[in-house]
Amino acid sequence: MKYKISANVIRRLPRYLRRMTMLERQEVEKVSSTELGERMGLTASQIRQDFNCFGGFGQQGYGYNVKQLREDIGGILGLDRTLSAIVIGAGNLGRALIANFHFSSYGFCLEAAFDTDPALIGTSVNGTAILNGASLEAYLTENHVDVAVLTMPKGFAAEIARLLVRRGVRGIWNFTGTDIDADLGDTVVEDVHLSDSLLTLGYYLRGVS
Amino acid sequence: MKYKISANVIRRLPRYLRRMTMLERQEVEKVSSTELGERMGLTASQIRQDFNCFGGFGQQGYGYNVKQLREDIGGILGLDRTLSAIVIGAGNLGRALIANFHFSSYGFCLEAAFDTDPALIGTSVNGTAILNGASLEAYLTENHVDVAVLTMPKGFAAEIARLLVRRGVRGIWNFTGTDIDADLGDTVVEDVHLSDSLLTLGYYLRGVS
DNA sequence: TAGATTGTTAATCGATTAACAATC
DNA sequence: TAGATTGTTAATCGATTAACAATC
Repeated sequence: MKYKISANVIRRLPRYLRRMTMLERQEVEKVSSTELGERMGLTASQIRQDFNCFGGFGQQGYGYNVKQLREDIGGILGLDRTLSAIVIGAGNLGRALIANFHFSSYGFCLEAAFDTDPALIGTSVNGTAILNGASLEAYLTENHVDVAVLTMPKGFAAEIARLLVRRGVRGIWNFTGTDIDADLGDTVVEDVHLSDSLLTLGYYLRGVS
Repeated sequence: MKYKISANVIRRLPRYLRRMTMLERQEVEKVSSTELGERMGLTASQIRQDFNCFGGFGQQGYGYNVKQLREDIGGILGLDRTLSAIVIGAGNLGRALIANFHFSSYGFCLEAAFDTDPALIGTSVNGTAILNGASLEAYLTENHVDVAVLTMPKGFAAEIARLLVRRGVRGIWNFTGTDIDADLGDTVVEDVHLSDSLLTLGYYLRGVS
């Protein structure tokens, strides 16, 4: 990794990984940049350029070995170095993630969830305990947490974010739909703006109609 | 709208809309491209270029009127032309969207949800009825549906997508995490790949550590 | 009018695509 | 070896940034 990789390339890596996993499941052994490009709607050139940001994984005259490529891309994304995660807010969305999202497939270990609803505290979802939200700060002082998943109501986002940053949480996966304005130091925030996604869909639909 | 607007610009529109809504709530009356750029991490030039794709909403020497600009951007996104939507799959994720996502704020009317779980069929969430999944096709022949939200297990994605396309559903908001390979005609698919988002976050976190 | 800030054209920068020599 | 396909350099294209005249 000679220099800074552009965000465009980084955001394509998970797509490549997904496609490789799919091809592997179909027991495809090798793939050329041309084939891959056709399947993914990219040019062969772009694919080769992307991979060469990281040193090139192919073999001239042959193409790319699917299994090898999946492992290489997984390595770049760091799937082998597990990060710890907690979910804050165990409402429908939080529970949907806990129950259905395969954190472990993406290099994360989901350690606990937090909520303030007495009916939820003490229960567990899919093996993940729901702890009392009031104990969050204490938990963070005793346990190392890399990433917090924010699935509680947006009104608490700023306050919780400050707490997380103060306690050394380095990543925030933000589902609240608000931008977090708090001073984040070098904590990284990844926003999931569902409304942006739906509005974009709506734009294209209305444009056609 | 003289020519085709680039996807980059379109994807920034919802962000502008959000920022305008926020400023309006703060009772800010006008904003210049410079101020807006600072708040949003964009250059003033880019903002003016973006808006001028649609004809320019500002006033020289003054800036942009917040309320007016929000309305104009909402107009471009077509918030005034309501589209009908259904949710397919009323598990945690589906119910999270039904209960917490403000479809109406984004120009959508959520008409119904579908599931195959007998314990859910006949119940309703937040005023939205959960209907029998088996009746989906019949429903689609009798009701005009613009957008289907896919929140059921990914195994059904391809089959349901074909049904939707066949019955004239023009937009699919896909939460299943699989790419839909079916022949989609001119049905528009917007994928919400949560794993891509988390993998990207992980990449940046691991790079720093 | 003078000051501010847009709308818009021109310049720059970066990302994508094309081309081809290297090599399996 | 001949064919295929990569890695990599060069060309193109598009998006962002800078500059400034128009104008409120």
